[in-house]
Amino acid sequence: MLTNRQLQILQVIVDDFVNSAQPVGSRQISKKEWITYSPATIRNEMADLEELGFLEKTHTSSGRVPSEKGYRYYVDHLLQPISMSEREIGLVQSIFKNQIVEMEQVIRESANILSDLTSYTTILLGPNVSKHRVKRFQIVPLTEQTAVAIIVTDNGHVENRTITLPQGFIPVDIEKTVNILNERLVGVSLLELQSRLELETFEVLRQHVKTADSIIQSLKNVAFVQNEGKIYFGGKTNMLNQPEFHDLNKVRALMEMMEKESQVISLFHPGDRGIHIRIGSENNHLAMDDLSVITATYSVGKEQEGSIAIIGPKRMDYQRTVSLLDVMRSGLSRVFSNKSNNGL
Amino acid sequence: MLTNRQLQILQVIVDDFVNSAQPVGSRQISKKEWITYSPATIRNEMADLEELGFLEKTHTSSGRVPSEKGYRYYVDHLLQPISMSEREIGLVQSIFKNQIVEMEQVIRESANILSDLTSYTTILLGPNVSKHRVKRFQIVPLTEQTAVAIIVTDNGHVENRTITLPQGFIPVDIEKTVNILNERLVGVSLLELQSRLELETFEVLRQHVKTADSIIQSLKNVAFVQNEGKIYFGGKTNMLNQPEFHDLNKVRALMEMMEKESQVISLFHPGDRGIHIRIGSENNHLAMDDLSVITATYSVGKEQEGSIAIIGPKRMDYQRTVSLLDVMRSGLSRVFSNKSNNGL
DNA sequence: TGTTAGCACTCATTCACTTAGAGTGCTAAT
DNA sequence: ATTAGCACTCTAAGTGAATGAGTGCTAACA
Repeated sequence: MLTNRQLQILQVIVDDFVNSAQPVGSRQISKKEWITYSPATIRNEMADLEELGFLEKTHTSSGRVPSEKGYRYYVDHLLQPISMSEREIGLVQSIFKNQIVEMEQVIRESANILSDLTSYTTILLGPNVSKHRVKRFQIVPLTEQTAVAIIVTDNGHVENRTITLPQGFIPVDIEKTVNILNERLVGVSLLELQSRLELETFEVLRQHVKTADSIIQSLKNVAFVQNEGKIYFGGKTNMLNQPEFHDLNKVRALMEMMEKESQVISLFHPGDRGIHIRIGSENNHLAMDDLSVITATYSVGKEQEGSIAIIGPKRMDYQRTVSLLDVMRSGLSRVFSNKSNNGL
Repeated sequence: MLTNRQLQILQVIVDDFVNSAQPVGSRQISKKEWITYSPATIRNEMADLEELGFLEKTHTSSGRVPSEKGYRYYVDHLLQPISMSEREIGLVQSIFKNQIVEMEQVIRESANILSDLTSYTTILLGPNVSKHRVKRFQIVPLTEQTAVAIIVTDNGHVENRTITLPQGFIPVDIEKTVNILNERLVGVSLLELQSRLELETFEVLRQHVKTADSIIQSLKNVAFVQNEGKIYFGGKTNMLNQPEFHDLNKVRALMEMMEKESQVISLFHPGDRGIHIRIGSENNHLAMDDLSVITATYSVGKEQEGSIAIIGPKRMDYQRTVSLLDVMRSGLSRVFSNKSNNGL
């Protein structure tokens, strides 16, 4: 519904504003060599674009700035995949070269590289732990009354918790308990673990171990692992360099948001696959009104997956960031899915 | 060497400035009911105090502000222990009431309560892991080539790492290895672990297990745990509410510092016992020039200890903060040292 | 009919200037 | 030894004019 010329002008305005963070005026646009119209013509088109809701003015006599609708149109219709420089691709892939791939380390480094390359803030969500499958239970007694319960998953993730042992719970009981757990529950995903414990295993435990009742509660606690993967940040302070963050209140709002796990998680949307862009208020979070979030998912093995988010100002370089995120996402998927046969 | 009157005036200035964050003038001082001198007299004294280096002016006709030397004198000579309100003591001790004391949880909560009560930023250092003693080794194979190596310590801490298994390393070998490790190294502190591994255990391993050589490197890695305890923050964004942090550059400097583990650690000084105050540049860190740090140590069991730091503006309420820190420090020590017999 | 030149108008920004107020240092009186 | 008095300094807040970037509209033009 937009004319070609309007598209062209919208694109120039977004591109320009992304670079300069300054409202874009008609004269400025007409100076671009590939723009053949006079400022007056452009002004007319801009007035129309504003009426249609794609542009905004900061005050009556300022240049134009893209509105959220403008950005949305831009990312939906005008975004072209660009090829990244050799250097950048090299940098991203350097993480994957290392032979011994400790998952946590790779993820941590990914977050840092992404934030370095974009100068935005990166959040990486490790694969959802609840889909890991139990590989081994272990209970290590510390004293008469306490022990550490450990669950090792097929991904090499180790979940552990200190538990209280019931009175008169002797080493033999521990051994029996561990055996029963390992016989019955290896291969079960952490998600199902709690119900499986409750439904079948506790009954068996009661039959074989005295004072089983009392240890049940403890085991339930261990099985209750948090649903989402661990959160890793990169470039938390990068945003302070963006001109839109000269306002201390915004800084505070953002920082406080990043401290709260649940709010960070809510930036990711469970159904999402592939790359998604959420602009400003589309994030449904007051602190994010001036920010955009680009999310992507990467896969770990067959069933599990993790997420990446890059948080930048609304006028972020969508094109470049999307490309970068795509390289990273496929890199991570490749590395974790190849290795996942090997248990990583 | 300071006269009584000078002491009195210095104290009023510090106390006033701590509250108001505004330079303190002579008139303001003379209005205090317990001050019997006229503004002019006070001006003379202030001029002397300035000459001696205890006070500063922000500009020629401003009131006075304590200099670093002034603060130092204040904390060294004028600090009186104050009694805290019932409510506050109650709040602090509420953390310790819970019967099942998961160390990590207690520490995390302590950091939050301290930062809530002070509205400064709190850093809690968990007990130095290197003094934990090995309770149990475990190796859980994931695939043909990989396994998870686990060390459980007497404190209930679990250290784990994914390792690569040498070709042809069969389950029996794992069992043998684990047995040897458990026979020889239980009770050894993590600090000594590496050298003990190297000096004795590897030799024994070589005798009993084929292809032991190749697994040695992996085990070394596991034994290399980071020296310092884990770091927990409370109220990271509290500092943004302090008027001295209206300057974005300071905010950035501080935030960046807190992101770097080594720099955070360097705020603590290994020799310190009890409570220490470091004012502004005494911290030897550019980002901390306008901040003061109060540190305290708490003990865990007989040998281990952790640290607490509270970071506030130089004009922080030293008196109150020190008292609070003291309550917290003794609370933590009590809770962790009683329970440490039980392995917590 | 689409495009453009011209022009009046708006608004943010900057700078110089003023004023009010808080505070000092010094001197002379108590 | 203390204090009242006063000239002086400096900041903060406000005012007003000049500047410049940018717009909207109208009328002329191709």
